[in-house]
Amino acid sequence: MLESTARSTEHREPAITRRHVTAKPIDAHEPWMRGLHADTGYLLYRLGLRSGQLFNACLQESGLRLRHYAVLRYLATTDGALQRELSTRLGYDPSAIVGLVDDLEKLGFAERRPSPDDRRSRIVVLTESGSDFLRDTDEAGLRVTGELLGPLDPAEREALHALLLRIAEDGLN
Amino acid sequence: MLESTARSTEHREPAITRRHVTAKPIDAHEPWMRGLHADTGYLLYRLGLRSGQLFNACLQESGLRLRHYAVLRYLATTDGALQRELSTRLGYDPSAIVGLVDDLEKLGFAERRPSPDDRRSRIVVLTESGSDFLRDTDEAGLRVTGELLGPLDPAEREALHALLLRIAEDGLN
DNA sequence: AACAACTATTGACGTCAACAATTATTGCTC
DNA sequence: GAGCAATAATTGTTGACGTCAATAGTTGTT
Repeated sequence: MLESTARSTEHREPAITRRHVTAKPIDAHEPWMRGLHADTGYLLYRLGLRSGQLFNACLQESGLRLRHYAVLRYLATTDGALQRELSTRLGYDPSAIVGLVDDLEKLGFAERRPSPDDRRSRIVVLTESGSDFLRDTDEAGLRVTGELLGPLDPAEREALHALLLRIAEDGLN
Repeated sequence: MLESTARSTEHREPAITRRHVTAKPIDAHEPWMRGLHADTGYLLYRLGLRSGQLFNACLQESGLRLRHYAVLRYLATTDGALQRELSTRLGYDPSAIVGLVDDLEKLGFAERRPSPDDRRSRIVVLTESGSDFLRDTDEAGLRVTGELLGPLDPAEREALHALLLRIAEDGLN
């Protein structure tokens, strides 16, 4: 149990009991929301789920899912990547990459090419139609994001994006 | 994700022989990262996954997961809720609520009580030990959030939280 | 030549979320 | 007041997903 709450001394915070989160200038309009979404981490989790669902729903008509889209976008940035690279960079298991690239190849969006210097590796490249698809769905992606970030004005969206990017810099990937 | 540092079996010796692997620290300002995380929705998705994993890892020792924690926190705010209410408010399927409340009941953190006015409904209430557990894990949750939001200073965290809350208000939930 | 490490791949196992179907109960309606 | 749609909780199923183990082919080392 957590009774021994891992009292590991964190390098920050002078360990004064300020657990009951001090003044919250956040105006949660509904009472239950204050309690539920008081924690930013949990908020991120919930919003991430919702965002993923929206994206998946948007990609559904094309037969792909968010993970395929991630692979495509990565390929678009590097123009040729080893599967191992996709695995480490995107955070998916190598076995997952196999299926994803299979699907993309089946749709003609990507190709596996033999590596000239190492016959173990396969270089995955984005095809023309894959690039077209990416361009087409980019608009849909923006639409989804717009829907998600509905109540925010452009400046706020920019600020949010910057903040999230700062976090992503740190630990993600 | 993130290779997960195979902590299960010891026979996986960490070989440090790097070949042409680009194992340098990832910087969000690299072009591929810009391409990948250019979309706020996708960024939210990735960060949400990471946040959920951190929370789950933190709760793991207590046998609970993030969803259980969400139920507990909601119960703490309303002091008695129908399962249907938990479903709609937390966004989980009614069938999921069943298992979650089962687990919480098994641990003594919550109780199902018959509703006096509607024999179909069950009122789920937080028990004393459930309340204690919440108080104990609150600190751990803040620690996780702190870790997640590492590169942000307090003002920025506050701003991020406010922005996310605005989004959460809007959509489902 | 023998051996360790690496890449891609397959398969097994457990988890989790979304959907359909079932049971018990309620409220409406004719 | 008997039938009937709607609702609350539950069960079962299916598909996606992550993790791990194992294998075949390949590379570099000694």
